[in-house]
Amino acid sequence: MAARVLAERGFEAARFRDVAGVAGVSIGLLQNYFNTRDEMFEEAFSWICQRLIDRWRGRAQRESAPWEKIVGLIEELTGEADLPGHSAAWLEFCSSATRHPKLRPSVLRVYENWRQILMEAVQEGVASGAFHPVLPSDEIVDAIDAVVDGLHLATAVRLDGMSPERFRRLALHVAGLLLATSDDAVTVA
Amino acid sequence: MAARVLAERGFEAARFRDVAGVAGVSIGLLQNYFNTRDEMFEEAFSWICQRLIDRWRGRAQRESAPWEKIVGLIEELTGEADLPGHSAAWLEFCSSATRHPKLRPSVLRVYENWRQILMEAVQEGVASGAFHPVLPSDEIVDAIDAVVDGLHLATAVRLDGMSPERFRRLALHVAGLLLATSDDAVTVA
Amino acid sequence: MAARVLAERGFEAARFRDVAGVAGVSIGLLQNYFNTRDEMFEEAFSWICQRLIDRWRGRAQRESAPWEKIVGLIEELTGEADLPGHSAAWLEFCSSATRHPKLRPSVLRVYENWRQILMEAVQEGVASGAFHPVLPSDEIVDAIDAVVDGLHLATAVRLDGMSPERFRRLALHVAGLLLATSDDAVTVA
Amino acid sequence: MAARVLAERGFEAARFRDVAGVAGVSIGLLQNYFNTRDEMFEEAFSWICQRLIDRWRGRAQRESAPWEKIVGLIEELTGEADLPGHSAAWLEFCSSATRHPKLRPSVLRVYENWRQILMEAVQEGVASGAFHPVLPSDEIVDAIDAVVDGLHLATAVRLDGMSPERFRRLALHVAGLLLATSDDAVTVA
DNA sequence: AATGAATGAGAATTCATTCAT
DNA sequence: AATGAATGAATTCTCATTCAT
Repeated sequence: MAARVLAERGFEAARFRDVAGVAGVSIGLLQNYFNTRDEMFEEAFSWICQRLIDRWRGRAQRESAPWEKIVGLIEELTGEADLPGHSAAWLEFCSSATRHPKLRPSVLRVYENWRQILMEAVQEGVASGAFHPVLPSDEIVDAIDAVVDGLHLATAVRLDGMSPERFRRLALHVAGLLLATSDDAVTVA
Repeated sequence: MAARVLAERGFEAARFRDVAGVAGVSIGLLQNYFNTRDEMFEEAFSWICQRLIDRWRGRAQRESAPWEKIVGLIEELTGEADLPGHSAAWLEFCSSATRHPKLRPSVLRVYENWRQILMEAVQEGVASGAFHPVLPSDEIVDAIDAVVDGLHLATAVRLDGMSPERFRRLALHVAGLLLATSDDAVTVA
Repeated sequence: MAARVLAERGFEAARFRDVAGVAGVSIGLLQNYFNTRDEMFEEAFSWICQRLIDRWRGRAQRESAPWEKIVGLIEELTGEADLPGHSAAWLEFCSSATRHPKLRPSVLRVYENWRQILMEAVQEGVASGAFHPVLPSDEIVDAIDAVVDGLHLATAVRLDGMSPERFRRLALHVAGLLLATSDDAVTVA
Repeated sequence: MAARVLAERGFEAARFRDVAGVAGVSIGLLQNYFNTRDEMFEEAFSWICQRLIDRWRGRAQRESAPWEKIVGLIEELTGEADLPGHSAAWLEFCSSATRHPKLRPSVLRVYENWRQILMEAVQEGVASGAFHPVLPSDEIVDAIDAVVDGLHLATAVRLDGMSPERFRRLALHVAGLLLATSDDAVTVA
């Protein structure tokens, strides 16, 4: 699968040959489907991004209460089997999108959706009185988003002491502070 | 300068030719200094990382009070002339370090130093009674670190609405929450 | 053919370009078959060596009497259309094998087979009473082998006066002395 | 010393850098003495060849009787500390001379001198009645020469069982047969 | 639909060589 | 006399891409 190779080798280094090897088909065949190398990896890129979105959407729908939605999303992230690999792939994606205009829309779409899901939870919580944030909702979302991405980064480079468990705890702690949830909620998290 | 090309094109895509072009010398000359392409970019990588460290160290020393130290560091970051470019480069570095074992030590060294500087400020503030954090210091540091890295990431992909100003405000707000500084301090920030 | 270039230019100096030129194909094509330059010439090397072996085996089988077998082999060698070129190639092969461990097995295989063919003839002749050597058979074989190789060397450097005819006469004379064949046989040779 | 590098790496593969490294000087210095790479190794080549000649001349003069002269020469050869290396170098020299016209005169001069020394011994022996060869002297010389070169070749490729001792024995045996020396002489050898 | 032969562009790398000091 | 900076030519090698089957 092109997606797998993309995540493992990065956009620049991924080659037709790798995908052909992994998929057990000839290079020529890949070129019948996707005309050029770039097209192929751009599609794979886009496909992966869409899958991420779908996963979060699904998870968010399964939770009802606002804070549980947030907890659920974080757990969805940190529950990933190979978290360091996943983090590295996300990192690589953002990095590639920086340099390849074609890839940027996909990454932005991921961001957009992720923040929208978060935004819904935040606004719901504020409306229900569960959250009492100081900042406006969009900044809350940005801040939660930032801390999650930053923890991904720390995980990707395998920073000493970083673990899925610590990832989860820190992300939820910061989210709790930003949203000023009741102490209980934070402690439970 | 190899460093400039490295930051602009990324580790995988950076070529001898680029550096030779920018520096106005022949490719052969570069190969007299650095034996191989990889060696060259590894050195450039390491050099850039060290410069980052030196800059922060310098800035931290110029501030005396703990909270001012933190504010100073954030301003040092966000005051960067080309912040998106800088953020993208840091992103690219972490991403590269993920796949190239040779690069990892340099990135880890940056992390280590950055966190040590932050840690000193935090511990100082706790000792002086300026900060009243809930979490242990190392987790505070990790969390501040994460939010800063995450904002770098958002800046790198040029997320809609992100700006150096917003970067600064959000980073300081989260730091303030984590450290439970007096409301004044947070507001001032 | 890679083999031709190899014989003409020597292992060190033979280049992809040469082979591509002679074969009338692109360099890239050669690199599809043989992954690296070295691999290509190692294969060509091995192929040539095997061909030598096959030729001698074939010739030896066509002769029945021991002395005729030896004469036949020498004639097979000296009958070569371009003897100096052939000698130079063999010289180059041995020389290359000295420095490139990968090539050594091929050369040793040639030696082994050549000596085995010779050995059979010698032992047959001893058994039938045609030969009365002073030395043990393996030394006889070594000595005949040496004189043949030495004449190859003289031929390769185009020593003044050396010719296929002289090669043949001297080789057979020494072989006759070593095997103490009847004077007739030697004279006939 | 250029000569050492030449013997070790061969004419094609020998580089300025190697010599500079061994001699502990800069590449530039070598180029002040010898203008070009080829010139340098051609000179080294020639120098080595001359040294070989001088050595044999010296040895031949120290022996008086014809057969002892021949024995002395063979022992001079086989007494070489690193015989395989020496043989490989000689092989390489002949091989190089085959392809590089500039080198050929040096090699031919070695041959010429070696054969002349041998020729003197043979003619002396014939005159004194010590030798009774069947072949004319020049063929005797050629044949002895060939067997010695052939044994060099076998030594260079490190043929199984080949040793300086065996080299010496076989060379002297064949020489004895060709010259039809008294049995005593041969046995003594 | 699928394969593999064949090509050519782009990059790294190795070296001899030139030149200023 | 000696060095090292700097260059350019020649080569290998990696890939995407094209094409015939």
